Amino acid sequence: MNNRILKELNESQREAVTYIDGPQLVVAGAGSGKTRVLTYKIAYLISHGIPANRILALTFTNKASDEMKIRIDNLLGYEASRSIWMGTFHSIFGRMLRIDSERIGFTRNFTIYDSADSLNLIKSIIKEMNLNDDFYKPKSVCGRISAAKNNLITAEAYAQNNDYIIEDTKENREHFSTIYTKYSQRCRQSNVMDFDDLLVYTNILFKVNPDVLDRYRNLFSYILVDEYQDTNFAQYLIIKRLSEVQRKLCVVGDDAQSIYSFRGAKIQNILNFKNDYQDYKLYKLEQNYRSTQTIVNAANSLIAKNTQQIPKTIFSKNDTGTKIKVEKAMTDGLEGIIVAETISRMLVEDHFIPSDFAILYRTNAQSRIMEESLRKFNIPYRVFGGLSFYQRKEIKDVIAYIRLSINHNDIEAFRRIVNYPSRKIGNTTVDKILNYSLNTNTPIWNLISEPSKYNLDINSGTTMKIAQFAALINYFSEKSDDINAYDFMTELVNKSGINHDLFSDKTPEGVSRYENIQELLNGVKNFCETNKEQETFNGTSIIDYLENISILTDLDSEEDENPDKLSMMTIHSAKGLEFTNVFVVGVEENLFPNAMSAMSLHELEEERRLFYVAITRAMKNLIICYSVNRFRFGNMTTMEPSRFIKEINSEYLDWPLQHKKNEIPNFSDERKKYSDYYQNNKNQNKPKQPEEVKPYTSPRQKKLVSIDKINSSNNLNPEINISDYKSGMRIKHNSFGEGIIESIAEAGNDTKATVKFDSGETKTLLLKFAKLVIL
DNA sequence: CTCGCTATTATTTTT
DNA sequence: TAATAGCGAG
Repeated sequence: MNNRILKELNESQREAVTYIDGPQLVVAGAGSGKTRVLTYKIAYLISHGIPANRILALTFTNKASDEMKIRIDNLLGYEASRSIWMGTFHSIFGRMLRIDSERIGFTRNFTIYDSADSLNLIKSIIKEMNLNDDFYKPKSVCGRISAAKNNLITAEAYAQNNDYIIEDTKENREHFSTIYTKYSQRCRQSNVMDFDDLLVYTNILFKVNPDVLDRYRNLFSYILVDEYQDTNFAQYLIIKRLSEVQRKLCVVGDDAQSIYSFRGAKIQNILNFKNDYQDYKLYKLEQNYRSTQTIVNAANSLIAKNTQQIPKTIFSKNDTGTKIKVEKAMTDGLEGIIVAETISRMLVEDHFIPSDFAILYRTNAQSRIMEESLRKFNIPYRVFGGLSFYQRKEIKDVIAYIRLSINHNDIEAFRRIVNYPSRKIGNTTVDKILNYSLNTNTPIWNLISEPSKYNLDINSGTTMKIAQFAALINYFSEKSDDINAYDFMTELVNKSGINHDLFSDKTPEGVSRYENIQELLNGVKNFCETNKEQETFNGTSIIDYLENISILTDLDSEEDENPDKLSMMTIHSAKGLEFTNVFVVGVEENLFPNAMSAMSLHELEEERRLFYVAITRAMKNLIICYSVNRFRFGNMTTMEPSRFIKEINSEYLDWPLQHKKNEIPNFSDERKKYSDYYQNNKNQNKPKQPEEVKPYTSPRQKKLVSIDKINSSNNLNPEINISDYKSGMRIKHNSFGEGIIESIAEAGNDTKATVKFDSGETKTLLLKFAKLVIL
């Protein structure tokens, strides 16, 4: 087996895989088969007698760890990856913390605050301290706390450090330390950790309890870390502690792809590896298998502008390939059209399929314009990131119920659901409870479970409602041990009234919320079924489920759906992925590099690395787009092409307009080419497509798919315009069947039609949502 | 307590 | 523009 495995590697990959005797740093250039090395190495370790459950493999994202699991299973056979300790830092250490939570003053059922919860808590602390929020912007306070935690500076340590105090006083935020302290205390009182705490408390756990540290040190015979360049100090120290005795550690990374310093990642961790492990072995993977020579060389010429680097020469032996195309658009809308049009053409002429394409952008907000134009061209797509499934209101509400049922003192969860669905318990009441709890140091659960015992100054009717709410939560929490997660959730959505509340909301938004809940339920069902079969450490209770999802940010729920879709995402989330054809859009000064980053060299270099990551995602064709005008904060802003484009050696670029310097914005070229669109954008008329471009229909999927049911503020009906509907028309509705339009209530985008359906029912429908087909 | 209106304000990346 | 905070009326 070894031979077969090793044959599939090139020489430097093989060397990296087979060295397993001591600390090892693998510098892996973009596209050089990094994941391959990691997975083959794990397979190699297992085939050399190291038990899977004594391997710790840490990744940065869930996507990466899922991907690795699949690849390992493919190499070694079904479910070989199951008992490996593989996952993100946060999920693995979250698991460890739960086992020994009592040792550091938490109970086993602590819950996890997501970033929104953290922010809310900070907001309320600032408010209650009566601080001027010009100096104390919740977001920056939050960021500063996070930065402190990433460097393992606890609130106590912060308060005792004179330098910080002096600095804060200078910066007019002398109360920061107090906020941080209060924040930490509140989390502790609520038996809650935030994301950063998972790393901080792991370190504390290990420091205060050497026996626990020893246990894991002995357990793990081999430790692997992916994306080492993105680890922060807290993560670095955990790894160091765990690997100190056995010294069997392999870290893999690429300093040129370090793009998370805003989150505390220290590029120095990879640069200084040699200091901690002087007997380390260095391996470099320099051959890029992914991209054409043009793309690799272009990327090299760009990254050469950065100063801090591990010297290496990335090369490709693939075809030279075509030059990188740089496209200029006059407006952001037209940029979208150019992209969609180019993709359409490539689909038809070059026989690509939608999943060969990716559109990458700097900020999530840019996705919308792209979506609009893709819809016009009928190109199926999927947006990654952005508002993830678990961040949707309705999902967070349900999860808050679970959290409060498991951890009665989870204040943010309490705040979220105490009055949802409406129980007539308003802000005034909630504030009274929370203040009382703060002033008297009484856990909130005591107050809400027996409100009449305390002097809360709340009228008797409301007091009763609070007690009822507590009884409901109590009911859930008693159930939580007895029944599995799916039964629990079913009971939860019904008894809490969530199901009823959403079901009675027949607006498209309400319907989609209801559907999301159903989807969540399906996910739970799935969870129970797989864990039942597997009998691993995961049980099927709701507590197990909550632990499983607390750290998830994305849900791949579309397995059964058409997988042949174009991908859209930020460059950050594209890291580690590859696509045949890549469009990088909005490559403009102030956007990319972002305005906030252009100030410091440090951040500018990080932006450049980010652009490097973007470029190196492409296998065959790379198209870079920028727009001369862009809609920002409600008005058109003039933009300039990013300096990064000019930093690419021009021999690799196909950039026809670059010579016309100081060019006065001249719409004539684009107008000729895209006159239809230009006019339509101005007049808000029905868009037409350029004649030469035929809308693409996927071979597998002929009908138009409604791609984004959720994002309902847009026109979901690209083919038909609202003004096309007239009374008397015969139409067909997806679920109500055929009928005749009786009347139209004109209201622009909100125009409604009253339809008499053949079933006898008469309904009034918002045309932008109803997707009525004219017969 | 709830709803809906107006005013304001802020725009980066994510476990 | 879009999201949210604050305010006033019921």
